[in-house]
Formats: sequence, C-alpha cells, structure tokens
Amino acid sequence: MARHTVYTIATDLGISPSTVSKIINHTGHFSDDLRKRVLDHIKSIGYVPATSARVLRSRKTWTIGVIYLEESHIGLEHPFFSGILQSFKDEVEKKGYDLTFIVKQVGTNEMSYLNWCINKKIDGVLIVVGSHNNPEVIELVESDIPCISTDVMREHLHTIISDNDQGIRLSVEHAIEIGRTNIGMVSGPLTAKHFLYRFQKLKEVMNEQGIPYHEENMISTKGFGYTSGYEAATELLNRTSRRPDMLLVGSDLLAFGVIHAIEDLGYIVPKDIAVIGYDDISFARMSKPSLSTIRQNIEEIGKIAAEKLLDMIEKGLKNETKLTRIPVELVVRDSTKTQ
Amino acid sequence: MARHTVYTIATDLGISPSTVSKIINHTGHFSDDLRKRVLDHIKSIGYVPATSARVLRSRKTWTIGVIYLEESHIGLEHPFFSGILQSFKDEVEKKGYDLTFIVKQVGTNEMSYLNWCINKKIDGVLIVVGSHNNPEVIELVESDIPCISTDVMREHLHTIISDNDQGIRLSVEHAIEIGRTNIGMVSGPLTAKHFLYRFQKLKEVMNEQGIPYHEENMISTKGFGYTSGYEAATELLNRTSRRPDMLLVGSDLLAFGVIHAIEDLGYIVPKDIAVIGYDDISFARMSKPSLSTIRQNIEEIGKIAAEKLLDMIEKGLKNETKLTRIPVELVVRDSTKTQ
DNA sequence: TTGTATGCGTTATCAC
DNA sequence: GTGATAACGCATACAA
Repeated sequence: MARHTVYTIATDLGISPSTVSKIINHTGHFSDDLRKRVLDHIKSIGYVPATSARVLRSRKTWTIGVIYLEESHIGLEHPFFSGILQSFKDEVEKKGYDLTFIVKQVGTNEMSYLNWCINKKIDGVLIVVGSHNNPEVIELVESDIPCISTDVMREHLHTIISDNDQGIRLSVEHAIEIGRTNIGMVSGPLTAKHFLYRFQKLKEVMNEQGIPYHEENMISTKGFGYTSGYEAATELLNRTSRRPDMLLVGSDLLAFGVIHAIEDLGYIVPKDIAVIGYDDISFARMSKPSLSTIRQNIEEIGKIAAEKLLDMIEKGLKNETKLTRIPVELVVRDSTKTQ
Repeated sequence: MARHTVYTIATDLGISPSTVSKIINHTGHFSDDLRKRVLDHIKSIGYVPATSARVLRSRKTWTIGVIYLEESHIGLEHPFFSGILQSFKDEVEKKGYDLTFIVKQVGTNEMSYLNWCINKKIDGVLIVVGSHNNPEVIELVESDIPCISTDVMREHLHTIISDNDQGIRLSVEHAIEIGRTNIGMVSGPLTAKHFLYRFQKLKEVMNEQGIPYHEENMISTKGFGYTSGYEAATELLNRTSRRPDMLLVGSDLLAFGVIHAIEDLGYIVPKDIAVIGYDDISFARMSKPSLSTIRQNIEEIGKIAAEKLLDMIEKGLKNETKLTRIPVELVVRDSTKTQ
C-alpha cells in the first residue's frame, strides 16, 4: 500500500512522468513495447490515479449527483423511485460513472445545490424527486450543468417519464371492457404536475368515449403514502352522491390505502368498486386482492435517463426542454376482475 | 458564477490567500473584525472551496462509500436496506459528510473495493449488504479505512444489527401466548450468517421453554424475495409429517410469500397456521391478513452506524471486532391473532 | 516517440 | 495576528 504516483512509477521504469500519464490516458503515440511495460507495472503494483489531482487538473469527476428528496417526504424506501435510481445506477456504472447524493453542505458550510455541484465539479445531475418550483432546482437546471429528470418537468430540462396519456387511456379502456363507466380518480398530490396532467387527460378521454365525468368522484391526496390514499378514498366515498364503480388511483401505494378504505366502508373490491393503480411495484401482485395497475417501465426510464445524461455530458450539450415518454402497460389482476 | 479562489478573495480584500484559508478552516487566530469581513465576503459571492484541491492537499474527502449490492440480488428496492441507508444518510449529512456508492471502476479502469477507496480517499465505508466471505470486502475491512456494517459480521468489523436473540425469544413467547407450540421456521438464505444464527437461537429457546424442535419444520430459502418464501413454504408444508401451527419467517417479504403458499395449499392464516415476519416493512400493515412481525429499528440501526463510523473517522480509530445489538419489538397484527 | 516545465486551488510550514 | 512559499499528484503545452 505504499503510495504510488506517476513520479514513482516513472522512476521505477526509468522514464518520465508525463509518459506514464499519457499512456494511462491513451493520449499520444508510444511503442507497443513501452506501453505494455507501463501498463503491466501499473497493474502489478495496483496503482490508480488520484482522483482529486486528476479532477483538479482536468475538471472531470466521473461523478453524477442525485437530487433525491425534497419537501415531499419520499425517501429511498419508495419502491418506484428507488427502482429508477437502481436502474440508472447500473447504467452509469457501466460507463465508469459514479453516483453521489446531492446535499446542501460540504464540510460545515451550507450551500445551494448549484454551488454544491460547481464545488464538487459534478459532471451531471439526475433529479429523481424534486419539485418543479424549488428555486434551487431551477437555478441548477438553468445552469451549465447537464441535468436530467425522471420526475420534475420544466423549461430547459429533459424529462424521462411514463406515457401518461397512454396510461389513462389504457385504464379507461379497461374500465369500459369490464363494463364500468362510472369512473372516479384518486390522484396523488397536485403539487406534482403529472398528477394534474392525468386529471385533464382523464376528462379528455372520458369525453372522447362519451362517458360522463363527475367532478365529485375526483379527488387528490395530500401525500404519497398508504394513509393518504385511505383518507382520500374515504372522503370521496362519503361525499359522493353517485358512487363510482371504478377508481383510477395515482400510485399503487395509494391504491392499497384506497382498497382498504373501500373495504372498511363495507364495499367489496372489485365487485362493488374496481381499483386500478399505477406503477406496478412488486407488492401489487402480493396484495389481496392483487392489484391491477399500469406498469411503468422503471428500468427503461432509469436506463434512458442515464443514456441521455451521459450523452449530454460527453458531447457538452446544454440543457433543453424535452420530454421523452416511455410506454406503459396494462396489468390486469384481481382488483378489476369481474365475474 | 465567476470562478472564485482563495486568491481572488485575497485580492478583493487586500489580504493574503493563506489568511483566507485559515479563516475558512478555523485555524489560527485573527481579529474578529478581519474574520467577519472575510466570512461576509465569502458568503456574499457564494464562494466555496474547491473540493478536489482541498482533498489533494489535506487528504480528507468528507465522503463515505457505501457497499450496497453483492451477489445477493437485493437492490435499492428492498425496503429494509434502503431504510437503513436513508437513516444513515440523514445522520452523516448533518455532520457534513456525503455518500457515494462504491463501484469497481473509476473512469475506465476496473479495480478492487480497497483500491477504489484509496483512490477516492474515502473517509469511511458503510457495508449495508455484503457477503461475509467476499475477498474484496475482507480486504477492505482489514485495511486502515474505517468500516461499519449493518449486515455482514466479521473479524475486525463493527456491526450494528438487531438483537436477534431477543427477536427469536419474542416470537417464541408470542407463539406460546397464543397457544401455538408446533413451531416451524422459514429462514432466509444461510449465506447470511444471522439467518444461521437465528436457527440456532430458535433451537435454544425452544429447548429452554420445553418445546420440541422438529428439523422437518425448518427450512431456509434460496433468495430474499416473495417467490423464495412461497417456494420454501410450499416445500416445507408438502414434506412435513407434523404440520406446524406457527411459522417464524426470516423477513416480511418472505412472509408474504409464505402466507400465500399456505393459503394456496388450502390452509387459513392464522387459524391453521399463524405467521410472524421480521422487519416490519411498511407493507406489513397493508397486507391481508396484516402481518405480525418483529420490528427492527431501522432508523436506529442507521443512526448508530453513522455515529460509530464518524467517531472512528474523526478519532482515527482502527477497525475492531464488535457487535452492537439494537433492540427489536414485537408487533402483533392479524397473522397471529387467534380467536 | 519521449521528456521538461508549469499550473490546477488548496492547506501547511515557516517566517515576520 | 498576518503573510510568503512550498507541496499535494496529475495532465498538458511545448520542447527535443
């Protein structure tokens, strides 16, 4: 574990430090013989360039920052987001990049996301969970640092997200298929744009299909968790004058709460009210009744996000407003099985 | 966003760079006046020291590496492990440390965990999921880099883990309480030492309590997931000649599989067979029947791990064999409710 | 094809 | 109390 540097290696081999450096970085032309000698020696002593020096000099860190949690108290525990993160991680690792969580202090100084990134010379940023009007996130997106999002949608930001149009459409078509046209929706918090968007889309699709849209059967939750779903569904069912026979829910997690609320009110899923979730987290198939849902292609979202971000980093592209939609898939399970 | 350095700041203020540095780092003695002037100016221009240069010079990175996934295909999605990670992260962030996943390449060179850490000058390592006989993990643990584990147990490693003795004891006592003494166990894979340990402990406790221990009612799973639990339970119930009336399961995730296997074989939980899990992940209370379980204090495990590791880092302590047990708690839900 | 000199931005050492 | 200077380990422009 003696400290090796390009200097010690150069001395060992009787050559110059810059030769070592160039061979390591595949720059310049050298005899195959010399190259082999250097590479072999490096491998045998287990040398690896000191990142800090390399970064200081060349301004590339091979590091991607992750903005993970915001006001919304979703943590790493959330299966959907952690799934995306996992897939993203797998992809960037292949290319030699490394992930780090963006926090707002270095050592003991508080600082903004942007400053943090500049300071750490982060190559790029993944926004997994953010909020579209957080000033610090905006500042970051408007900067020269390549950003990609799998959540927030904004100007000057490329967002990779499920095709929500298709998701809503599939849900409604499925409802019609099983003969349910009194459709309601329990959406996630409207602070997230795509929940808002899904409401609009639902209205649109129902119109197209000639199904009446009743405002009283639409509700949005306060939070992202089970309890939020439970509470919203209870409220909806208690207040409505025309009980829906099908509920579209913003996420599987919420859907579990919704189902239990329905059951606690004495109704049966799916006989009285069918329920379809969104996400297809692993527990969807383990619950009783198992949950029909719109499967988001988490792996693909993470993978595409990684590809796009690395592309921006490597080609030095600037952030631009863009939306990439990843197809979703209808998964029919017991919560919408009628007969 | 002009580049600031200690030099530009020094020039701005008409003082010397080293003075700036010392004030930032709280070293040396300066007039309150000067200190205030420097600090104010720094804040106003949003300056922050360049980490790479700082690291290059001072050999401290304020960065902790996380070893997360190994042969076992548990990803970030696993609620138990991601919960620990979250809690650990919250704690170290408070102290200004920052997390990064340990991967085996930097740029384009493959390397061992140890080399990676040396190269990145990582201050310490958290092993959330590893395997106790992975040579690279061993190498790391035996090095000078402070390590802490919430999973692997080994020589020269401090492990923070739930009090499994207590967990088994609580489970068995609960079984007795509800009048179930034909106890079986579906453990997780024995490649993880603590599952092995829990078997031994179960035998011990059952002996103490004068309950017969039947080898045929004990089984370990192949993996960590739902399906593994389902398969193991199916096998156990098909082969045993004295069907257990209570099953202790290695994790909640496995337990869901176990319960469904039981039900698919035509038995009722908890009437015929009561089931108790381990972990208390959030879905435990959402499932039907809701799952009785041994709650691991995830938050505490992560927090203590963080504290201990930072302590080692800051005091320059060496790795030592140690086991810190965090108390667990019995949570009774429907899967063990009889009457 | 190989070597020399310099600077990246800090902090540590020593001097004043 | 404050400042000058060297060194951390590397990559690059330039020289040979």
